[in-house]
Amino acid sequence: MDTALDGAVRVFCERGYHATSIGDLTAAMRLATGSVYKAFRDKHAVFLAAFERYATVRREQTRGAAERGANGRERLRHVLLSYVEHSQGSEGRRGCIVVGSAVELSAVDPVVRARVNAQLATNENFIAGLIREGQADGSIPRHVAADDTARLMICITQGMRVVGKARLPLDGERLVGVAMKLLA
Amino acid sequence: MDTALDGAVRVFCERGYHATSIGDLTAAMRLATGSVYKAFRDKHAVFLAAFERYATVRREQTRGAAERGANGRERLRHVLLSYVEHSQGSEGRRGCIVVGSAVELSAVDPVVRARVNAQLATNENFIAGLIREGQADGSIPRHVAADDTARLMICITQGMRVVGKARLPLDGERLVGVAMKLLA
DNA sequence: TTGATTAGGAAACAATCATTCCCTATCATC
DNA sequence: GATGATAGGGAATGATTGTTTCCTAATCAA
Repeated sequence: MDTALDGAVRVFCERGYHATSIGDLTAAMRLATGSVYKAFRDKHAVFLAAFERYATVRREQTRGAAERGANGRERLRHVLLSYVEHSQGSEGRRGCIVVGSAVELSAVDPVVRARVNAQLATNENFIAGLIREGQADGSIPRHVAADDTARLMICITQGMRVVGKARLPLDGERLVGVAMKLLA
Repeated sequence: MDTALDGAVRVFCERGYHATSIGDLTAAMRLATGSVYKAFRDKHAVFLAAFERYATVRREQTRGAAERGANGRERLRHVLLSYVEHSQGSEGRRGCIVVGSAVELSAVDPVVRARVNAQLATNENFIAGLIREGQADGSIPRHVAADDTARLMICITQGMRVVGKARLPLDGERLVGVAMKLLA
């Protein structure tokens, strides 16, 4: 089931919700039409399940990137670097389902909007936590405004997914090097 | 004609390309079906025209915001503030057609992708120019990497449109206050 | 006033969409 | 080995899509 969902994630990321037909889904999930509707109520339910699946996978990847740092500041740097990498290349061209949902659906679909907001809040809290962690261990100055900086960094990460989807090249070291000035 | 295009811009921004039907377009443009197809080859052509119209209007607004500053640094600050304002409230919820195109179409539509890239490049060059202007007039330190900082600021502005569409509130003064540390 | 050209509007069209229905294997249980 | 239940597959369906066609109204030159 998770492997079928991974297929749904791939095609929903790439084309978005409306441009993905049931035919595209059955091909990507390796399931027939009837089987999809036996496992899910409708296309919208498939999308919500794919959204959750994507969020889970990405959360683990981001947490994993954070663990590569020795203190709060380094953990945050690795998280930002991870975002740049995931925004580039084939995965960057495929796109992020959270960004896609925010842009394509959040205006007209309250359920999706709630999921998007929850995901953004989780990420923002995680980043704010890393900043406070860095302030506690001395790697980030006390005068840095954790919440405001975290919100700006959410803008940065979401924006990277947009320009990554447009295939603009992003240099991780240079981009993150500049972004780290926000922690000065 | 421009007033009809403004209607098309509004509905394309809000719902994106695929979720906008010809019926939605005729209602928003106050034109009958046949009239739309007499003025444009097909729906795709309407979208491209709406994209250009949007880009033109936004360019003027951004240039206008820049003029409110006395030096390079202040001009850039006003540009960022303008982006926050446009990413908020009803206009923020409506969304940006450039971000929408990048996310929804750039993966499968080379023509749209080229327009998106051109628009991003124009904005990035404008910001980089403001940074160099500030370095020339002494309001921005010489050691700031203009190109890298401009690219990161593009990520910030595009990201603000994403979180603004998701209806996350953005405090202009605080957010831009943090972002200005990139010019230190 | 007349004639010709253009813009506007609504119905008809084929294609595609999401969804439902029914059939066919497969497997465990009796 | 027969049977019942379940999962998977594919054709049929009704709605909706983008597009075309045809007709009417209006505008402008002569």
